[in-house]
Amino acid sequence: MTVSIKDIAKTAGVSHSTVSRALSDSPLVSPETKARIQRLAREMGYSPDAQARSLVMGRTHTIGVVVTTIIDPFIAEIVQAVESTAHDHGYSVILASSGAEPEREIATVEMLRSKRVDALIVASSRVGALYQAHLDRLGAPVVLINSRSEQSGGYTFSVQVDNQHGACFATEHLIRRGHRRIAYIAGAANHSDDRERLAGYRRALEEACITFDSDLVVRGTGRADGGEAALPEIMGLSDRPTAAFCYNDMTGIGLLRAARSAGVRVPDDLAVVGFDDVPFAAYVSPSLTTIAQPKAEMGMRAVEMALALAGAEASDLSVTTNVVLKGTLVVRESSGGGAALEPHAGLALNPGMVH
Amino acid sequence: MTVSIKDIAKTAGVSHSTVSRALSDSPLVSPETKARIQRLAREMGYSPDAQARSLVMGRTHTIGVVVTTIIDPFIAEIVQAVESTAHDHGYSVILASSGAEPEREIATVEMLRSKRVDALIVASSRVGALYQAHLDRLGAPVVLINSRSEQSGGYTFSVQVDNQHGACFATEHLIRRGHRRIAYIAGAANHSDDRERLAGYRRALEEACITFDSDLVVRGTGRADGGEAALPEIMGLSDRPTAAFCYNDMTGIGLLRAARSAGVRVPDDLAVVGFDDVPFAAYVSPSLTTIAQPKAEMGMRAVEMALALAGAEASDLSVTTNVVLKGTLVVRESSGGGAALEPHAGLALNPGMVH
DNA sequence: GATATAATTGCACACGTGTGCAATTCCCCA
DNA sequence: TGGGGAATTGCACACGTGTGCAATTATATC
Repeated sequence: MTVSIKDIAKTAGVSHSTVSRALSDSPLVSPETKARIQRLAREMGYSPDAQARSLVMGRTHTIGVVVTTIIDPFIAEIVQAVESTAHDHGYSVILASSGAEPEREIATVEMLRSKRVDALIVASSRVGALYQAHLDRLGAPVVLINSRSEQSGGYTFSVQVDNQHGACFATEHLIRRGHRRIAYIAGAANHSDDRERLAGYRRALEEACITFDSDLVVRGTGRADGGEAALPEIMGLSDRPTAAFCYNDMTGIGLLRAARSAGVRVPDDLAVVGFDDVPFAAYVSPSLTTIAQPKAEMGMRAVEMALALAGAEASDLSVTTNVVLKGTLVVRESSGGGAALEPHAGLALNPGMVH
Repeated sequence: MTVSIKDIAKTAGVSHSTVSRALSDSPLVSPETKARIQRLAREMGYSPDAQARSLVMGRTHTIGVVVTTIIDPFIAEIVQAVESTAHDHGYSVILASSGAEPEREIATVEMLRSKRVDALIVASSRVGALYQAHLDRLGAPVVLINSRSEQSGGYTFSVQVDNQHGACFATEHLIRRGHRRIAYIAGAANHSDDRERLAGYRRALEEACITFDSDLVVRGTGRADGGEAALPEIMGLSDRPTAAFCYNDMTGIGLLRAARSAGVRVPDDLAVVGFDDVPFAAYVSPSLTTIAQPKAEMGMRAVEMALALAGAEASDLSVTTNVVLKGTLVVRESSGGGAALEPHAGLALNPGMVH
C-alpha cells in the first residue's frame, strides 16, 4: 500500500541507501540521480516513515503534553501556544488529559514513555506523588507550567507566573483607586499559588501603610461557587470592604454573580479584580478587571526549554531552572477603570470561533 | 540507557523471542520462565518501544486530531471527549491546529501521514480544497466533525449535529412562549450550517402558520460582533420582533451585549436563543437559552467510528456513513424560561478549573 | 598510459519488536 | 527401551530507515 524507500530504489534501479541519501540531500549522491530520485519520490507519493526514522535516530520529534482537562480555557490557551511553537520547531504534540485521576495519570505517563517522547510538558495544577515517581523513570526532560512538584526529583524545570508580583500589582491598582479596605477571596487551601498571591496582597497593603486585617481574607474554592459564597461573608462585616481582590477570575465571576443578585453594585459598592484573564472575563458584565497571565509566552517558553533540554547533555540535567514571567494588568469595568465596553475584547484573539 | 527486550534476554539467559512472547503472555512459554521474565522486566524498568512495535505490526495506535484552534471552547470540549475515548481504547492522540492557514493545513496532514496515524479526526469548520487532496493520499480513514467536505473524495465519514432539527426546536420554543415575530440572526454567508439552521427556523414558522418575513433575517458573522451589529437593524424595523433566534451562542452573546447598552430589556423586550451551548452561555447575564450540541457524544462517536474504519477492510471504505445527532434545548433566562439563576451551571463539568 | 585521487554507489549492519518454522527437550505410553 | 507426540525454545527474517566502510567508477595528474 504505502510506498517505501525500497520501492523507489527498485524502480530507480539503485540501492535503498542511495535513495535514503538522495532524499536527505546528501552530497554523496550525484546531482543527476539525486534529482531523478527526488522527482520519483514525489511522483510515487512517498512519505517517510517517522517511526522507522526515529527508531534509528533515537529522536521522535514528539513532545507529550499532560493536562488535567483541555476544557479549561486557561489550559487550552497554553496548549495552543505549545502546539504552535512545537510545530514551528518541527515537533508534534501528543495530548493526554489526566482528569486528575491518579491511576490515569500513571497510565498516561507510561504511555508517553512507550511512545518515546523527546520531552514532556505538564500543565496540570496538581502533580501527584505517584506520578512523580513515574516521571523520574521517564528518560525525557519534564517541564512544569504553573505547578511545582512536591518532592523535587532529580531535576525540575518550570515556567511560572510571578504570583506575588501579580497579586501586588492588582492590589496596588485598587489602592490607587482610593480603596483602603480591600478583601482577599482566597483559593483552595494548601495551594502554593494561593499562598503566594496572598503574600503579594499583603505586600501591597504594607507598602501603602494599610494594616492587614485577617477578617478580610475569606477562604474560597478557586471556582465560581467560592466567590458566590464569599459575598455574604464580606458584606456582613461591620466594617465593609469597598473592594475585593480574588484568587482567580472564576472566583471573581462568582463574586460578580452573587453581587448582582444581592443588589450590590459593581464597581460603585464593591470593586473587583481577578487573576488569570480567562476569555470569560471580558464578557461578563460588568467586565472583570484582572491580571493577565502571559499564557502564550508561557507555552512558548516551555517548549523552547523542553527542546533545549532534550538536546542537551545528560550532565546538564541536574541543574534546576525556573522561568518566572510577570503578568499584566487589564483594567475593565469591575474596578471602575474602563470608560466604556472594551470593543470585542478577546474576540480578536479567537478568529476561528465560528461554527 | 533505556532497557530493551534484548537486555532482558541477556540477563535471563534466553533468546529475545522468548522474552517477547513472555511479555505478550503467549501460551508458547512455560509458566515458570514467563513469570521470571515478567518479574525481571518490571525490576529492570522495561518500557516497550511503541515505535518498533508498530513498525512491525502496521498499527500505531495513534489518531490524529486536526482543529482550527484549540482555544475555541466548543472545539476544546470535543477534543476532550476524543482524547478520553481514544485513551479508553488504548489509543493516543496527536493534536494539530491548522490555524485556518492553507499551507499549514497541508504541512499538518503531511506530518500526520509520516507519523502513520491509524485514523484522522477533523474538527475544523473549513476543509480547504488543497487540504482535501492531501487527505485522500493519506492512507487512514478520515472522520469529519460538523464539517462537510466540499468535493467529496473517495470516501467521507462524518459526525454532525442536526442543524435543522435544532433550529426548529429553538424556534418552536419561542413560539410556544407566545412570540410570533421572531428574527433570525444569521452566521457567515455561504456556510452550510447557516443554511440548514435557517431552514429549521422556517420550518418551525411554517408549522405554526406564521408567514416568513425576509426583513427579519439579518446577516451576521458567527462572532459576537455580528450579533452586536444586528440589534439596531432589527429594532429599527417598523414592526419590531419580540424574539430572536441566533445562528450561534457568540452571536447571541453579542446581541445581549448590544441590548444591554441600548436599554433593550431581555427577555421582556426581546427574547434571545442561541445555538451550541458554549460555557460562556451560562455565565452571561441574562444567561443564554440555547440548543446544546452533544459535544461529548460527538467526540466519542467520531473516535469509535474512526477506529472501526481503521480496523475494517479496504473494500468497506467506499461506503459513506454520516452520523447525525440531535441537540437538546437548554432553557435559561434570555428566553424568560429559567425562574432563577441556574446554580453553578457548567461548573460541574469543569472540575479541574483551578489555577 | 599508469597511477593517484576524487566521486559515486552498494553491502551490511543497526535500531527494537513480532512470528513462522525448525530444533530441541520433555513426558507418556506401548 | 524405543517411539511418538506435546511442550518449549531459538534461529532467522521482517518492518523502514540511516550510515560506516569497502568497492567500483570516473577524473585528474604526472
